[in-house]
Amino acid sequence: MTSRVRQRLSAAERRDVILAAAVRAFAAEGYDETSMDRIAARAKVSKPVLYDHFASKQALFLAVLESIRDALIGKGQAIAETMSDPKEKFRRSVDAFLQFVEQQPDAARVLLIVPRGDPRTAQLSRKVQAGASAGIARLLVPFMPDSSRWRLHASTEFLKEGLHAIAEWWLDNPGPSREELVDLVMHMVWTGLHQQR
Amino acid sequence: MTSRVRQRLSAAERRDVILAAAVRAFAAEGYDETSMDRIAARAKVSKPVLYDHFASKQALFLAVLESIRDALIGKGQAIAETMSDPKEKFRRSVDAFLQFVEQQPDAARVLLIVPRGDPRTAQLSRKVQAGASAGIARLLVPFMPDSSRWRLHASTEFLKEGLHAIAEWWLDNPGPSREELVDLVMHMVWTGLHQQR
DNA sequence: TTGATAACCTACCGATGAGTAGGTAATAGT
DNA sequence: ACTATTACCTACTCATCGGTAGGTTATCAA
Repeated sequence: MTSRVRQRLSAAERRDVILAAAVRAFAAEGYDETSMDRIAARAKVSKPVLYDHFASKQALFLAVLESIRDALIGKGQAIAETMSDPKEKFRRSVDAFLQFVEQQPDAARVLLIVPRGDPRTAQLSRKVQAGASAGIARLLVPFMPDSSRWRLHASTEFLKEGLHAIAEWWLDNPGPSREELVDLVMHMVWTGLHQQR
Repeated sequence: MTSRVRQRLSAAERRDVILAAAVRAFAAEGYDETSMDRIAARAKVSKPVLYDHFASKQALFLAVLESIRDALIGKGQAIAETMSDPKEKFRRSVDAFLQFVEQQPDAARVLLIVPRGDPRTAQLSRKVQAGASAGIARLLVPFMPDSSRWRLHASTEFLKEGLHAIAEWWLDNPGPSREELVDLVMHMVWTGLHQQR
């Protein structure tokens, strides 16, 4: 039987606590700057407990990244399947991304992190980013049907990092509403600067 | 008198050698990932020599950043003073930035680096980035005369990071010419996606 | 109640990196 | 030639961090 006050969590519960702590820590400090000691402190356990659940810092980050990525591609696919008008699909995708930023700011920050120190982790993160790029490129293709390959790639990078910048800016300046931001992005990307105001 | 073969450089010469090595090292590895030992090795001196010329790693990075920034703002001001048409001024600025990337790729990579580890260095880098943002915002103002303050800021961040992404992409994919890239950027930013092709 | 399992801990290891102590020897002015 | 300067070096210190060894005790099944 369980004693009156539970003193130890089950493995699954502890794992979730650690994952949540890791998301917050990575979001606040970045990958390389977050030490396992700090994650352990946030999760209120000692360091070896982390290693009971995750083989390495890299594996822990992988688990965090994967949970975030899965949440995002779920959203993306729903939109891809429902909408047909390319412009509207584009707008809805921007909106979905900002909705994600709004609802899970820590997860969003982790997604925007670019680890540079550990090469394997950097590669891992690039892989997730590449998935995002592919998604954006698919959104973009209808608008540049017979552009050369490099034009599509360069435009995709431009858009992706531009959106990332908007997201980061929003996280630090939460004034405007999501709708206002979506309108701004659509005006910049769709209409362009040529039209005064 | 100097002996037949100079065996030791003067302080100024050595300083320049170190600075050049530091630019290459920071460009290749980033700030946090570049050790003073590696910079010393690239400059073919031992580590304490670095500290004869620069008080700390941070001070060395500062010197590198400042030289780069000065080179850039020189270019920027020349354009600001010569051109008057806002659109043409915009185009010329994009071209100047890409010219900088083309001519000094290592310096450009250092400029695009965002150090996250050392807080003082991160702040320093942000200050330089803020200067770039201010310049971009000035270019943008004529096109959004009575937009709210936050719209200008968000658009500036979007553009700045978009351009950074284009630059990084170009450094890794040097296929297209500078003119082609400028045209692409102008088409995206000025015309927008609404116009097919 | 008792034994097995496993959640959890303290205290360490080895590597790496910023920065320094304390010297040696090439150079420049006299 | 003699001396002061200084460019330059080897060999450290100290802190941090990823990861581990080895033990302790709560929990659960029998």
